[in-house]
Amino acid sequence: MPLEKSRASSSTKKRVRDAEATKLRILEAAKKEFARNGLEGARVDTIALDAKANKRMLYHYFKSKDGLFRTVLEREYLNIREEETRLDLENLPPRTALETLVRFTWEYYIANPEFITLVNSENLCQAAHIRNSPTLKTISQKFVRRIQSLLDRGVRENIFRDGIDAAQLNITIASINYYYFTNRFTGSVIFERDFTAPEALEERIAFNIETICRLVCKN
Amino acid sequence: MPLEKSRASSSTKKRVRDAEATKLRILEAAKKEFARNGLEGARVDTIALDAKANKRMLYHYFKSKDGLFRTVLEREYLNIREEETRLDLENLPPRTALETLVRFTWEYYIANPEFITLVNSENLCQAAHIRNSPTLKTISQKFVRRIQSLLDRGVRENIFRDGIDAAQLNITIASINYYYFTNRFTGSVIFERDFTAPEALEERIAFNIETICRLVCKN
DNA sequence: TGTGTAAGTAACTACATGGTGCGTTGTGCG
DNA sequence: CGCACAACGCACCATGTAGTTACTTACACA
Repeated sequence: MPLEKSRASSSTKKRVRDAEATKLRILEAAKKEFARNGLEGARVDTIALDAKANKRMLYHYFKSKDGLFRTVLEREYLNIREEETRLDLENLPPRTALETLVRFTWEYYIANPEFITLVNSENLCQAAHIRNSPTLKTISQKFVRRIQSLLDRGVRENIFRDGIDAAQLNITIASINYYYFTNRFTGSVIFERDFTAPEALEERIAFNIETICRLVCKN
Repeated sequence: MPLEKSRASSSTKKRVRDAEATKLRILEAAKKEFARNGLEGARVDTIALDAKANKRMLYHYFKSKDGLFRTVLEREYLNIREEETRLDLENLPPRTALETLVRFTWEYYIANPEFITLVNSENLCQAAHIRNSPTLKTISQKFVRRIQSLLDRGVRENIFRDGIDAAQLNITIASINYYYFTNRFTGSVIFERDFTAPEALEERIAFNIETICRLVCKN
């Protein structure tokens, strides 16, 4: 946020003009619109309208539709990694830490359904927006290292199997949770059940925790 | 195909007009275009051009862009289920059958990368095109029943654990394979490896088979 | 209190889009 | 043969699209 300025409390004085607030409103509206309709399906006019901002401001702050998408996506990645960091896996017993991680992923997708659709859009265009993002690479490295050290700790304590690759495990944890949500509409047709019904959700998260524990834990 | 007609061998006489062939060319071009750019990103002009057909024919045969997408998608679902049926899982030992199924799913996604993107598009619009497809429901039921009977057989032979739900297992098998491919672009950035390198593919399919066997098999 | 600068607006443009009206031509069949 | 109909082609339309031009207005700071 290079434009950040020192400024008196916003409650004491009503601001008609507020660059930061406008930017945030645009980003929130963009997140919704991009998530709902995809990158190509999203309409900049809709975003501007929903953000109660002029379309010109959108181009002023983010250069282009793609620039806006890039910013939205990067913020979303930062957000999930940040929340993940707060899990404090380091101070939990390995098996509990693993379960916590799986459950966190699951609950994050429920609480942030936009994340999945945004990532899908980014993959449709072959990661064109984040391909060269050093920020993303840095936080991702940190993330993989954390899981690797959890695995190592579990092996030392003779609870986890040896030789499991942290990246593969991460991918698997993400996949069994992610797929269920991203394909919940075709899934509900194919399997003739409501994927978002509370019982269905309960059953699935239990199944997923079982899957990961059987993969990683001894016995 | 209600317009199917009896007709002499196409090799004996050059046909300038061939409705079936034109339809197929349109469907193939549409599959490519929809898979590459998504439903909203796809251009009907591009499809017509690539199919070497006039745009008018596209609307004549498929009514609308959405009608075309629906047809493409339904054909893709029929195709994967048909190939799956040919696996002859019934006559393999349970564990081999399970591994065969996982490997088939994996290889199908490699050979038919369009399938994944088309399904993603359909989920972006909340399965609007296939929601009321009785064909799809019928073949899906058959598919789930086949897996359930494989599970039952494995339990009877004391090789599989009891109480595993066929739908959950199906979802998990699909997810660990599907996710890897659909998110290979962002994945390659995040994990700093080429997801499509031969060694990476080898490693992943081995990991996936291990995951499923550990989930389903005893010991 | 005046002023430079950044926030904000409205009306526009150039063009691409999905979809059609209507005319032409090849062909299977009586 | 000749005719009815299906396959096909061209030119067009109304609308929606990302992006821009030229302008006004609020506010921080001197």
